[in-house]
Amino acid sequence: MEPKNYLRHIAFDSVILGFSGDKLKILIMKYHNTGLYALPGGFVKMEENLNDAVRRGLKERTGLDNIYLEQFYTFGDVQRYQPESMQTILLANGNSTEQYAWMLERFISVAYYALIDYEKVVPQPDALSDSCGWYDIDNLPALMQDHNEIVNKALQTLRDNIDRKLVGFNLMPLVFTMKELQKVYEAILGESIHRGTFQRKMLGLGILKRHDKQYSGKAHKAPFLYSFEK
Amino acid sequence: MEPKNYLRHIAFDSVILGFSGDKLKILIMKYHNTGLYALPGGFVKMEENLNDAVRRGLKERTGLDNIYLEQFYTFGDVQRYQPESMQTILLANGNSTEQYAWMLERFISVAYYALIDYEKVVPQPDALSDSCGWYDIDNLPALMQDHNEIVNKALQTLRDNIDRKLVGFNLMPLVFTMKELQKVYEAILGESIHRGTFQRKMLGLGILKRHDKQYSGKAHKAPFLYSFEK
DNA sequence: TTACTATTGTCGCAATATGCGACAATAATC
DNA sequence: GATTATTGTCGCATATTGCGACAATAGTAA
Repeated sequence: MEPKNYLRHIAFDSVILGFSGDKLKILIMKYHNTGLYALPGGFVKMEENLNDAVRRGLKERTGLDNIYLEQFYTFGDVQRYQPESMQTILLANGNSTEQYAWMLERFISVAYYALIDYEKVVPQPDALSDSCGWYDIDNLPALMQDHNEIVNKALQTLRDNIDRKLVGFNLMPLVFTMKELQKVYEAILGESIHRGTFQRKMLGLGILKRHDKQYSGKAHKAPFLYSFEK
Repeated sequence: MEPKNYLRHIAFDSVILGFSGDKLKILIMKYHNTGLYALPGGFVKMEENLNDAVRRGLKERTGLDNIYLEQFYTFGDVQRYQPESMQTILLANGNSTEQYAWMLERFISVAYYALIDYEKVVPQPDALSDSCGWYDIDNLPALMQDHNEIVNKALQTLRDNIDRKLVGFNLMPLVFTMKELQKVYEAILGESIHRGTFQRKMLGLGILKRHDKQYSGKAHKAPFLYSFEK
């Protein structure tokens, strides 16, 4: 975290979404001894591509690796600048605010979102944070700075893009039932979808491969399992 | 242009689109005595919102004021960093590279696009530039740094958003014929549209107000004039 | 075995949207 | 009054979408 290694005034924040049960979850970090909640974020090194910085920083802070990230907006209002919270974090971790004065300056933040398979991930908090966990998207704590606004904009962008980008691809396990896929779409869109219509549309896309049936032991017809083609 | 007044490492670039005849035009600046072409861009002041900086900077550099700007991507690759071209510009304008050393550092650039009424605008070049003029979108000169890539991404985003955002609103004069509106859509999408289908769709949106006919003096039926509601 | 339940795969129909050609209306000219 | 170019609109064929219905089926209960 040497000051000279990072570009001043530039940060990134990431909205990491996963799916569990019927709900969208989001990855939130909590800082040691501060009660402050925040999106996983970080800084850009002097000789590092912005997109690479996000991948690196996210791995350092959460242990997440090799995920699909989509840039969606850059937040640059002056009101973002709240050195108090950053100072609180630094002090709570025993860092002198002199050495890290650059972190107390105003930042413009490039925001990314990602969709990952909730089951496959055990996020690991880094040294600055005492937890790194999943929260219900509709039951978030108050987050630092403008992070709640960033989350809302990420969700809006995701909904707008759901038909154009292959949303489920990253969020789903290797194989899944049509009903599971539908629940993901419903969670993202925040509305229910007619079962027949959804099935017809998904099959019509030609991107699903049908496998054997999944016998759940329940007293009803067993659903097929699917995976994404290629 | 005092160094201390601006955030280091952060810039913006703008893709200003207008329409003339059958073609999309884009506003390009040419720097004095350098042969360098570039998008109108600028920097962000210490105590200034990013979006405000873009409006201010665009006015300073081109004379354009009060236009609809949409942020679409932030470019942060290391290869963007080409201090040679910036140095060329500074020297050609008689500035010492020492005083402006901060401008030779690496920049991350937040890009915006805008649609404006070509007829209503007479762009004015600023002190650094000897021209500020319209170029055909499909016949651009080679631009500085990654500015050609920025233009392409702006066009792609514009096409993706053409049905969701009220594209024509800013690009059209106060009143216009259906054929004129169609030409704008065709220029943006880069493909021709069936006349009847387009008319039906536009009228179906319920956002056009029909006025008197426009008599051109030509030997055929006169078209209605329209304006956008509200 | 047989009835029953919950869920799945699929279909049909209505409503809506889209691509494309055709036809009548019309402003100016010959 | 005929001709020409262009416009407003419509009809039809073809997708797309919302919604209900029906048969199939895996297990449970009688």
